Amino acid sequence: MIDIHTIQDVAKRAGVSVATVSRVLNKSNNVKKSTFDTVMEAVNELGYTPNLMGRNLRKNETKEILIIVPTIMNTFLSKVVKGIEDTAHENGYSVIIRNTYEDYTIEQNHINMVKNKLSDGIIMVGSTLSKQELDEISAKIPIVQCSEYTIGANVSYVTTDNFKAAYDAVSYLIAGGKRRILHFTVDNGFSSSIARLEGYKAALADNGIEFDKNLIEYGNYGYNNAVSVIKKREKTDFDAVFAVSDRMAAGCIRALEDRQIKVPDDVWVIGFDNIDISYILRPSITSVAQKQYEMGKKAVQILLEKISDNSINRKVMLGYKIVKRQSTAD
Amino acid sequence: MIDIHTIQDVAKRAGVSVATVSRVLNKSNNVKKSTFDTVMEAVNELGYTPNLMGRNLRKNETKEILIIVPTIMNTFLSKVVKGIEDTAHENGYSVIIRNTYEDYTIEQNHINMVKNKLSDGIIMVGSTLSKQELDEISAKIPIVQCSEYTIGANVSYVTTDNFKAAYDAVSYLIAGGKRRILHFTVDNGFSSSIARLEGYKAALADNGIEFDKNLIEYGNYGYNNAVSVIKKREKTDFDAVFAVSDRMAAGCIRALEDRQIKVPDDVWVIGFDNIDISYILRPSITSVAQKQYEMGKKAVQILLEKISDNSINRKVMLGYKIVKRQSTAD
DNA sequence: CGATGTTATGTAATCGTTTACATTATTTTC
DNA sequence: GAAAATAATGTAAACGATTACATAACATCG
Repeated sequence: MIDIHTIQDVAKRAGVSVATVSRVLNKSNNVKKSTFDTVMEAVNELGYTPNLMGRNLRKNETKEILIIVPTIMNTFLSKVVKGIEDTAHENGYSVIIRNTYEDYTIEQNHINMVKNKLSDGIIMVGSTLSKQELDEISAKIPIVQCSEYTIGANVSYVTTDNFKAAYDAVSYLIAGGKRRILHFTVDNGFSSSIARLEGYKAALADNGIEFDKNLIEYGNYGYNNAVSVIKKREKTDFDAVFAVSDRMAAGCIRALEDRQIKVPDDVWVIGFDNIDISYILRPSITSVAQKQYEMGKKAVQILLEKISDNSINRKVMLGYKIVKRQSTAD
Repeated sequence: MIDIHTIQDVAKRAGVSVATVSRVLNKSNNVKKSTFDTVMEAVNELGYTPNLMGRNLRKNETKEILIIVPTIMNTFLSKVVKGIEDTAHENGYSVIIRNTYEDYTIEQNHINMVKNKLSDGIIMVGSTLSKQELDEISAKIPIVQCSEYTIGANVSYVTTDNFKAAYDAVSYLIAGGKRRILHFTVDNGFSSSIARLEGYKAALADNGIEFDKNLIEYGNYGYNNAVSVIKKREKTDFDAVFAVSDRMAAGCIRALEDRQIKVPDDVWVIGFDNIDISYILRPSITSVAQKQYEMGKKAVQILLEKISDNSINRKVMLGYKIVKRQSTAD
């Protein structure tokens, strides 16, 4: 730590006051060219870099945005994060990421970073908090939900129009002549699951197909779980599957294969998120692609607005695209 | 921001001095039970949480560990990160993650977080910095390299014994009767690539097989790239492949399939990292599994030691395990 | 009961910045 | 060339915590 200097050291070396050094560093206009140069020389010679604890304390801002995610092991997220980072940097903000592993206490701790003045605002992907808690927190600190949001809460969010995406995905299956469409989802109460189920139902209804609750199957988002759920399922009385994740779609295809059912010849399968396995696997998997980069970008824009005025709340739904591959023979 | 309070507010409300509040908050022993209670009551009523900028500035420590990664979109990393987080938390530290996207300037900025007193030390996975730069930085701030390290630099690291792992993987192929083993690697000068190539060569030599430089093929770590590289390769004069990533192994298998070459009947394939696609794909892929969680854990242990005495440097190599699957018919 | 030791609290300096305000240097104006 | 206006710099007070030191309250002891 020998050569970590303070603004005092720079001031002394440049033969000016700390105020002048500060003005130079903050590009204040009222400083003579020659003193500017002297100060910068001292800064460079010492390799001085300001102590942000001091600065942030004084300025009462950190120029940091916190991203809270359940886990970074989520291929879907990486592009969202990139969108957040790029947009944040453009606006002079840094970004830090923290995992919750869906643990309530960990999530609370992360949120406290803003109360503790270590960060100016939060972009949160999924949350274990209740509507009430979220309302309360959002009233106090700038927070934007991303991808998943808490239904009914008075909190800004940006997400995909999951209802419409599901509606289109299922309509596409129906257009392919499918009538018995299994909806493979997760019973977690997430906004996305709920909206997709609704979209599924609406598409059926609009095409005169009666909803059959036996055609709803539940798993978690994982691959192995999907394999075993579909293997265990009593009847294979469906001609298409609409899964809420690509991993689930992949597991489903594997399980069907084991049961001598061919995809897409016998059953069409469509997944969600368009992650890498959807094009790596054979058959490759038709999937609903979300606009992840744009989602991250939008989240930052909303957050920055909230950082300057936290009373503003915005709710944004983004588009999507169905990427057709082998699992639906079109 | 209405009800974000300072220690002053708590002191006033509890009718004591700020020093006493601070003592309560820091569990100093010299405080009467009754005042302790009064203060805590005030803390709770106000929902007070300390301003860490103030605290950190005064204490000159942050209790934060920074993880710098090329990108979080790396399935290999997630378990490393979990290991880091768990161990950090056990020791009263928080963890924040930042991406570099292998951009030199971004990396520099991240490293400055420690100089800027926003973090106490760094765990770095991969780096674009030169040996000299790294030496210089490591002399000043606590830093541990994880997974990849810079050869010859005087910097602590923890990694897998890639030489031995490669040696074992190739020996396993040889034991399966294979003699013409393609080494599918990345020409990036990373410590892992170099060690694995050396291990490959050593295994050949120890089994009396002459090294043939035409059996080295280069790609990047990705899937699509691997497919096209192997498709374009003139000769398929090999009976086994040792790839330095599972994605490369997967791409290789797909390309061979397209050329009517069967895995594992004609060619055995072994990958590295044991990521999810290695068991999701058919044929499933034999892969070298690293001890990621332990790697993260060890990295924190070394880092904490360095935070208290930065002159200590430790270099640790961890074990691994070959997970056998369908791509090598054993 | 007064001296002494111990425990509990308060006062004020400090961490490294920024910035309002005061002051000095320089330029403009007549 | 003096007065007025402007530009450049310095001084010192914040920001919100911790903590060395001073002091007050209480207990112990002969």
